[in-house]
Amino acid sequence: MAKLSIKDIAQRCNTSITTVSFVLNGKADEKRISVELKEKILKTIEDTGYKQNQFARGMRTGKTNIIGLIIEDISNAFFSAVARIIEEDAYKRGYKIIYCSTDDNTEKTKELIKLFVERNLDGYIITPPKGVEDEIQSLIDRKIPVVLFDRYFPGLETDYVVVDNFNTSKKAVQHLFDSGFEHIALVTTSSDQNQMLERLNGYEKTILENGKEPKILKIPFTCSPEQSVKEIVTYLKENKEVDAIFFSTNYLAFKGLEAINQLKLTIPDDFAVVAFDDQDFFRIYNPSITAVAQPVRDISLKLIDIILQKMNSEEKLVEKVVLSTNLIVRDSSVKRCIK
Amino acid sequence: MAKLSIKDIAQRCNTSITTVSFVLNGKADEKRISVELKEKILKTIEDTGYKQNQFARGMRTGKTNIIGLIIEDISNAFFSAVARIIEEDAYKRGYKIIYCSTDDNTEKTKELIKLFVERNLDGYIITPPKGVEDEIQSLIDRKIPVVLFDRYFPGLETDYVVVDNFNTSKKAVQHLFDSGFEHIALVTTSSDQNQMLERLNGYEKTILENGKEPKILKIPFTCSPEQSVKEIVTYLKENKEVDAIFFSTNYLAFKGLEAINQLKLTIPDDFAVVAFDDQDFFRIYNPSITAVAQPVRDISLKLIDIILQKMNSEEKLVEKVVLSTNLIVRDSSVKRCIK
DNA sequence: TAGGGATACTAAAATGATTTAGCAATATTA
DNA sequence: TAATATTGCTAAATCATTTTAGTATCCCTA
Repeated sequence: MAKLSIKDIAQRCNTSITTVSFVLNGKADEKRISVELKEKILKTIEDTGYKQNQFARGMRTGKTNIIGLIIEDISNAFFSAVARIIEEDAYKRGYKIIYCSTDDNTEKTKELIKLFVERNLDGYIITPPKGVEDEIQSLIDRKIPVVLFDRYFPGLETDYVVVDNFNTSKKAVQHLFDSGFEHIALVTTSSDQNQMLERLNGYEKTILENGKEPKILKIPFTCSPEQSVKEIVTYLKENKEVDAIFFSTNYLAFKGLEAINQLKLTIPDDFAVVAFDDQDFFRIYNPSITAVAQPVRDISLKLIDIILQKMNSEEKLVEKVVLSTNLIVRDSSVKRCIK
Repeated sequence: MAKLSIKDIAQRCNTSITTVSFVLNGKADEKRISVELKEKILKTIEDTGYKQNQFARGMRTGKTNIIGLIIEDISNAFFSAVARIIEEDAYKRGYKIIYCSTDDNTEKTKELIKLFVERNLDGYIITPPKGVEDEIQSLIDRKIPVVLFDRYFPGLETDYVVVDNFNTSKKAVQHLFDSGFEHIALVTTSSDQNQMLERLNGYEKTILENGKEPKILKIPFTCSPEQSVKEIVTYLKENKEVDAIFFSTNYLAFKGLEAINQLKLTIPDDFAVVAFDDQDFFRIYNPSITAVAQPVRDISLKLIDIILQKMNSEEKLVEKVVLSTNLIVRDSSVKRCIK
């Protein structure tokens, strides 16, 4: 069974390629194709199982129906959860997803964007590392739909979906104060991406509002897992007064728990702990870990909504979405009643 | 700046489209293009930043340089780790990955395969749910490269990469006996996929070899998280003699830990625990959880190797790879010395 | 010096769709 | 009844590439 082309369908129906094409593209009415002929063509397509050749189609229309998902790390629970929902929803609407991880590496990301653009993807969902402003701007200039998430570039007029990092931090840190902890440290990355800065600012503001001194440990993204744990261990040894820690990412919270284990200290007696990004792990851990839950589902659906809307209309309105988070208080941030 | 085509390059070099195409496809020598002309063309391409149009190319060659990754669930730590490595390696070699999750749903998977085939992907890496034998066979018949992983169909002559589930189970269960536990239960899915059956068989064999009775709890994949936990709780209440549990998947181990927490029981005093699939979580948990580590990196690289080799050669040899696993003994499966 | 072979290149077909411009037949209006 | 509008359809250009089947030129040899 050789592959069927539109020509074969036309021949079987004693009509022209043009007419079949019109029917295929839902332009039968607009182009005044008679109902009988339309039905006949549709039936033939159904019977033969004919499928349009996507290359030929893409060649004319320049459309692929593929969205590029360029995220920091597909193996991170937060990003893979988002990827999962985006993928699912995109498929339902007839789009496919090509994905890749940036490792938050600027050069890698630039290359990936170039690679994807060569492939004529229809739209991009990106968690940009720093330094790719020009590439993003160039996409926008070329009228290629883009939406950023998790972070954005304040100087760039782009669509994005983020959470309210500043107030989330405030809420988390204030909760620790309210629970009776006094010397609250922040463990964060040394990244100067805006979401990280906002988490940092929220922390500092709350610390100062409570008349305390900020205590911050920054760990580079490139730091190896072992080294990260070591740094936290060292920091905690050298700052004995610290009685609570706010981790600005889920993976740093992991490292922190390892560090506390290594020190043979306990939560929340020695340290209270709050993490950014909730996940099953934190609920099951002993003690359960207080965390800030990002609205993964809302973020994902909003991303798809925006990108599809941009892909299917000429309108140039820019949508900036800031979602709020949910502090889930668990055992790790509440002082135990010593009986 | 309008988009450049091969025609523009040809004009700038005062040569033909054909010649440029030969140079582009590395056939310059074969087709006896003079070195000077070749250099000139290459330089022009470099200078102008010309890129081949992938549609037109795909239309002629039928090649997309895209591999379809069809896995059970991208948000599962094991699969996302594999996806991460595959993606990374594929990019390095000039291939892109389109992915999707099957949810282990037969109908969904069939649709996905159909969808991908319409897009003319060059190859497929699949964790098949049951019931898609015909679709896989049809890919093979059409000479489309496929490699399965995590599981396979014994009746089908396909390439695959799996771990030695039977002996892994044996090793895990025997370890529990060796550590002094006597009534070892298995918590597994009710799936009859071959990897699950082998894990089950390995368990039963070892139990019988040690002169004991198998105790098995099966939980359907479709069971909700809450319900799963409830089932385990009930089972443990009704089988008081059980002193150790082997979980056949990582997510079941999660449920099991939750169940044990709910029962306010402790590991390993009340139950020893061993899980299938290692992850950070198990190392950090209190107590740390003994787990069987699949060689994620080896699995991923082998998958890419096989699929690329099949994509780039006519040879029909079928590669069946069975990798061994690594039992990582941690606190959850070793009796404490009561001092 | 005719014929063969190597060298360096190219014209044109083919791939499978979309879309513009337009044609023929019929219906409607002035 | 002639002009115009509507209906229903199609020929052919176009998209950017690969690849087949050449051609023209030069060199060598018998």
